[in-house]
Amino acid sequence: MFSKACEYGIKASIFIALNSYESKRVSLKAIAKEINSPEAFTAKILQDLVRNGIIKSVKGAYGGFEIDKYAISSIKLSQIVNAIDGDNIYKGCGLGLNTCDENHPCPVHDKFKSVRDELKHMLEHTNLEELALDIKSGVAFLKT
Amino acid sequence: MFSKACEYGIKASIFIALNSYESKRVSLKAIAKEINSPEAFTAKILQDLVRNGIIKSVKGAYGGFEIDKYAISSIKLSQIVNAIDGDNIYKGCGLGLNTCDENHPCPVHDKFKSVRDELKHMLEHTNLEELALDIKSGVAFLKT
DNA sequence: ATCTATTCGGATATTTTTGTCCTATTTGTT
DNA sequence: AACAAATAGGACAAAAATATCCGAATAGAT
Repeated sequence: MFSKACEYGIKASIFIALNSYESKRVSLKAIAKEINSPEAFTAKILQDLVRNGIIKSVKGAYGGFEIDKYAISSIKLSQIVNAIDGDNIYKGCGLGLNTCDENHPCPVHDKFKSVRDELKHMLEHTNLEELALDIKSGVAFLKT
Repeated sequence: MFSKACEYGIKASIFIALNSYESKRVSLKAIAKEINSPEAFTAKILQDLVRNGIIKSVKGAYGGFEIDKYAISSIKLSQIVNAIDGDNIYKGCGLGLNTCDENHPCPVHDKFKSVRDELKHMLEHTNLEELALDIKSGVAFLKT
């Protein structure tokens, strides 16, 4: 569904959010360990998220990654996915046609419509806070 | 959403079905042209579908690909997707966890559940015939 | 029998995604 | 000022997906 990069990006964002609630910055190393991802690759993805203004980074000693505590609940999953994978997942044609819309649909266009709309709606209405709270309360997990 | 291979596989199957209704075999060349796909790559995918018993091939002059006319309505999209991409799309975890289920869910498990279930349902309840008829009647298209 | 049109299948090439390595830069601490 | 702990970013490597090439096998037509 999502690229590996996107999976890592989402998980990393959740972990950063979790710590930002307690005003703790987290290092790349800690993130990679927590979400079970390759460190250097994760670094690239985090850079991407920083460039997109979704997370913030602080260089140097005692540096790391963080998210503005008061922004966490307004960051939508769709923003993260969009920053990393683009919008193809809920905009592109299911069969890869260049132009696929109501007027010139691919054979599965209508069938896919509801699935993609639901996905889009879910991504646009799920925020980082909800996800972080599920980790905090122990009902959801970031690895294994 | 799907791999390129899977997109080609679905489109090719539809085109073959369409012709099989008129008892016409179609060649690899004709298929690739019709669905706008690279010929040799498409050949590999068709071989895959043949091995999975979804389509049939006939070698030699006047050979080509076909689908048993009376099987077309019973071939589900899920069979094609499964043969090419496997079942990861509606079985695997949205965030790539090795184990992700009700007891040990990833943070987006519940949110994804309905999307994946709807996708699964759609794939398992959409058959080749419906799709082929939409092409035949001109309401849907295989390229551009 | 030979020719031709076709799929089959192995080897290879290209592109994209994923992953690694190393150096530069920044910033707090001593 | 020097050191240590971080992120930034460029170059490279490996793996996977996508794509190409070519000879072998098959089967109908002449």
